[in-house]
Amino acid sequence: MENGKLTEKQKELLEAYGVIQEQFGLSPAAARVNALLTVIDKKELTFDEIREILTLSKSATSNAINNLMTLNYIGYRTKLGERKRYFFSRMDQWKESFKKNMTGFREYNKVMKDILIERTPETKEYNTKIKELTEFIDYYIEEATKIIDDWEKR
Amino acid sequence: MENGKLTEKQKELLEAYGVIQEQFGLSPAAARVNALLTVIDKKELTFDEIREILTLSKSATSNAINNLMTLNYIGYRTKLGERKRYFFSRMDQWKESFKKNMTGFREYNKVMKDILIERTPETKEYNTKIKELTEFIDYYIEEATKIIDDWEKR
DNA sequence: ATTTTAGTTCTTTTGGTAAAGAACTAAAAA
DNA sequence: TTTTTAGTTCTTTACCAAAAGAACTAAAAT
Repeated sequence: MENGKLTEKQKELLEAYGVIQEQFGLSPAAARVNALLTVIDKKELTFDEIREILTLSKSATSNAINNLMTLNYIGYRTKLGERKRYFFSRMDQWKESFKKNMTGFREYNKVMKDILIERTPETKEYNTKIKELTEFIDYYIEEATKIIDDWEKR
Repeated sequence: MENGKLTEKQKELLEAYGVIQEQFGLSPAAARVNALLTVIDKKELTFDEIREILTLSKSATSNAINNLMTLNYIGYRTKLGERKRYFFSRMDQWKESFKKNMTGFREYNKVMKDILIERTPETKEYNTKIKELTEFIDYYIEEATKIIDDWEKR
């Protein structure tokens, strides 16, 4: 499969992975670009190859690529004497994703704790549940961070 | 604060928590309803109280409530001789949220593994990275599940 | 029996985002 | 110097989801 075409199976995987990426908040175009770069049997693709395979407009391609670049989901390399950029999916950014996830939890918990502070002491049972939740999240953040660290220095 | 009105601080927390909930995929209205039920100093609120405090239309209120009910984010109780329902935020559904999160990871990994199977063996370095990622996710699912179990039977 | 309550369901409107298309730009090639 | 390449940026269009509003419904109260 050294040409640019995709097999049926690859197309299927491209769509499946694309949908998953959309659920992670990417636009359809960005999701497909990242999926394409993950699925295709090439080290990297140019702007126009991406454009053609996905039949996207130049602007959609450009914006999708730039989004993915800012998120660090993709990168590019250049070739001496060529102006084109060769894009590839960064498979090593998932550490950051997991850490960002933890940040999300932290923010969630900050608000939860503030809510608890403001609540009337009268709704005791309910407050206890909130307290328990914040404690669990603190615990989860700590333990999850540990397991990630353990994996990294394994 | 036994009346229905919110303090400034509560309004602030309502908005802040609402935004977080939106990021978790809820519509603005549903996010605010759940935030309101979390922030307010009452055990529960009726349809019309929610409606009035959030100045939502009946349909928006109805749909938001029903969404939150299906997701099990809120519940309601009834009072003898009354037709109204009294809604409250379920603070005990987070276990399910975490488990759903794991399901998401599992699905992600399923696709990733399929992609790896389909890939040409030529891009060895890249394939190794994918493999590592899937292994990490399997590991993370397992360890995170343990974390949750440990907390539950603590 | 009819009116009110407590919503639900249907239809329309609004608002926002993604993608297309076209115009533009800067560097390199011819 | 003009043309081509490799995109970017701006404007317009298309679509979709959320909310509003209005019509409807079923139970309860009067």
